[in-house]
Amino acid sequence: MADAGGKKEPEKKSWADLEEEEEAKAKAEAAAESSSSKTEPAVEEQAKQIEALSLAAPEEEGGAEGPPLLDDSDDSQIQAVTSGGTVYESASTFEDLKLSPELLKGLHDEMGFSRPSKIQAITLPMILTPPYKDLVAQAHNGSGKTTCFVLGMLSRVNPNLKIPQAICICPTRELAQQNKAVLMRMGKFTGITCACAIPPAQKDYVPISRMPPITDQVVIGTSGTLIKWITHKKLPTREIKLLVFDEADHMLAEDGFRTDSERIMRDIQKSAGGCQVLLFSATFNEKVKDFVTKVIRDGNQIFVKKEELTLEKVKQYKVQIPDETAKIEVIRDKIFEFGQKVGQVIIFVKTRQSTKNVHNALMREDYVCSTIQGSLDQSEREKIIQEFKDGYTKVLISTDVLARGFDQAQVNLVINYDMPIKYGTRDEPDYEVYLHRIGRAGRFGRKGAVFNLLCGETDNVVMRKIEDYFQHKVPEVRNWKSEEDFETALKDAGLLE
DNA sequence: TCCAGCG
Repeated sequence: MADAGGKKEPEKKSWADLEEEEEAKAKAEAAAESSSSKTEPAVEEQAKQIEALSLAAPEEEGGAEGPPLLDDSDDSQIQAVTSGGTVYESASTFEDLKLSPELLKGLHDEMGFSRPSKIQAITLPMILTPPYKDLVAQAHNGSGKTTCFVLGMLSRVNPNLKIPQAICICPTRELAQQNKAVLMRMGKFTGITCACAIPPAQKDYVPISRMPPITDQVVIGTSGTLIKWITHKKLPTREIKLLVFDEADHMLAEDGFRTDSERIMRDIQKSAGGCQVLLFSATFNEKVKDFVTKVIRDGNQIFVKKEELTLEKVKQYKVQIPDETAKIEVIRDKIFEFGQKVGQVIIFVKTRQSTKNVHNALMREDYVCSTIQGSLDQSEREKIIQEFKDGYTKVLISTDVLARGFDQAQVNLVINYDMPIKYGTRDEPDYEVYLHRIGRAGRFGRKGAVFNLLCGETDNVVMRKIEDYFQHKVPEVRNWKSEEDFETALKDAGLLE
């Protein structure tokens, strides 16, 4: 599945076969520990590091102490493995990437980007340099992953060809729409068009047979609709040269979208003979990473240590709450009072039903907030997102439908009304979901705060495990009834005065 | 006991 653009065509393996293959001896050809100022990339240093990373060739395969890391004073560590003999030079400017003038204009004038962020500087040359190798890239929440693959899609498709050439698969409709919006802005001057493959609102429904074939160069969507379009020959895949998985760990997880993802891979494999695959996420747990590195064996890899993954600018807190009704009280008296003053708030709950329960409890108190979850009609989902993005609503109650990728700069407060638990377990945290949820605050290095509402011993067990996993002690708000305690916490987080 | 994703 690698090497769509390469001349050599090694063993043709289907995506599905790879899963069953025995342990890949992933040879760490190089690795680097590189600097990270999350907002300002130390690009010159990266240039050297990328070079070193392609030259160094340790023989052992991630042995006892793992691949060697380059020396760096900064606190963040990124581990990169390059494949084959390609030497990549980190891009200190967008101009270095030989992008079209139209695309550069979009980046500078429309997006207001002056230079690549760190993850962009490293991955963009890997994405854009032939032979086009697969890439799995992990980077912090809010670090600019979307730009990486959107830029990749925009620069690899031919605007004069009226047929899909790049597909991006997302776990939720909101994310697909958001990514499309970014692509349209960035590609404003390129003439490239994009279709969003998500189910229509009730009122817009037309039978698939009456739908015209897609002629846009890029298609971004959710797995079900993409499969439907492909199956009904409305989305030709023979010219697809780039396949992007956003939130890739979830798209490839067994209890996520793996089956759908494999299906789409196979369809493209059959008609286009494979293509370049890009996998992006802030999280890759060991199990998924293991699967992914077997699949993307011949590609480039960038991973971040889990201890380095929590955002420093986002302060996490835990609050002991005596019972469920007290949770409502906390939200009413503390979160509403302070929260909406400092910005926007997302309250995460476990089930669709609990979004309604929490909403009703707060409605009775005459507080305005809105609710989103997957069983709402598409038009309702869009309306609620729009109102929130416009800043019309300040507080949004949500299931994990918004846990990943949702990008709203004004969100600087996240409430875990329910702690994220792995499905089928009682007290096993879903570490990835936790990290994604808190990443909704503090977009692009902004300040933010998270309150974990803990009720009972199980919640505390879960919280402790999360602290251990990320090696990060979460301070406690002493008294849930104390206005001062919350005020202090928000001040410490830099959100108040 | 899910959360997403498919009429």
